[in-house]
Amino acid sequence: MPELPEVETVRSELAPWITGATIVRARRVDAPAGPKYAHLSRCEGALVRAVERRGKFLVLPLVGSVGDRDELVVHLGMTGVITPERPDSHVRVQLDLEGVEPKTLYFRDVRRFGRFLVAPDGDYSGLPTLKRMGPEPLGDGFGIDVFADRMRSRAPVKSHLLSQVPVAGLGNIYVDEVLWQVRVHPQTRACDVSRKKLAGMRDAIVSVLEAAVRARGTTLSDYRTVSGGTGGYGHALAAYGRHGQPCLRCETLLKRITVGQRSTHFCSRCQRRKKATS
DNA sequence: CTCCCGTCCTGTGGGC
DNA sequence: TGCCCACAGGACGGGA
Repeated sequence: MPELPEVETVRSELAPWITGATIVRARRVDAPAGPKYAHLSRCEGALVRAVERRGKFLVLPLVGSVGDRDELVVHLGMTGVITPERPDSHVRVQLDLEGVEPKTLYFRDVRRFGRFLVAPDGDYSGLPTLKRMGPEPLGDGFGIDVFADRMRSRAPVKSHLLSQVPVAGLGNIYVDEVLWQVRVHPQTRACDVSRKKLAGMRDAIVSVLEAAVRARGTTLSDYRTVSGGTGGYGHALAAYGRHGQPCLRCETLLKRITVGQRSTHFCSRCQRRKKATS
């Protein structure tokens, strides 16, 4: 569930804590060796130069590591939490730090969907989504021309937005919110959305994510900030989880369907499916 | 290459 | 009341 606003909140709390820290030891705990924890030992002895974010990935550039362009890449998956307080269970990684306080960082991940790995020389070959990721919605480079170009796909608009290719950072919750905002049916083919609608969609992506970042994200169940806090955007949700409740625009009861194996919430009156022509 | 679907994983909660 | 199973979902890889 952590999407851009949740990951950005974690990033902003993590940065002042561990920027400048040296990683003395990186230990896998109750987690199998494998691609999700690849090359973890390479970060031992390295200094954390910054805490950045690409979409839903945290990216920590390292210096003084085996390779000077190594990056520590973290994805919270569904249930990943980074905390200085030792969790009572489901710890996957323990980092021992030097030069900062507190000196220990824990990665807890109940469902094991998360990743915590080192990308040697910043090579994302084992991370295809990161490699193909679209522009940051809250940065420069998310213009309508780039967005429209990246939206050329015959896949349902919802599925395509979830692919991270048109824009970075959207997940199931905020995609439903954006599509409700701009009144686009989630099963419309991405390439069938008009340029005008795409312009509105681009603006809605920015405004929804900005508001959610301000609220420090949405907490549905597991998500917690580094300091243990919860996000406040849940009260602002107009579509996600509101099936059976009245649309905030037209009072029609919202529906829940499945699109691309994902639960999808929308208003069948406001969000009309574009009729196939032929 | 593109698109679709299965898989991973485990706690929760809804239904009987 | 208690048990069981379906569900939640991001990324990835395999198959068509």
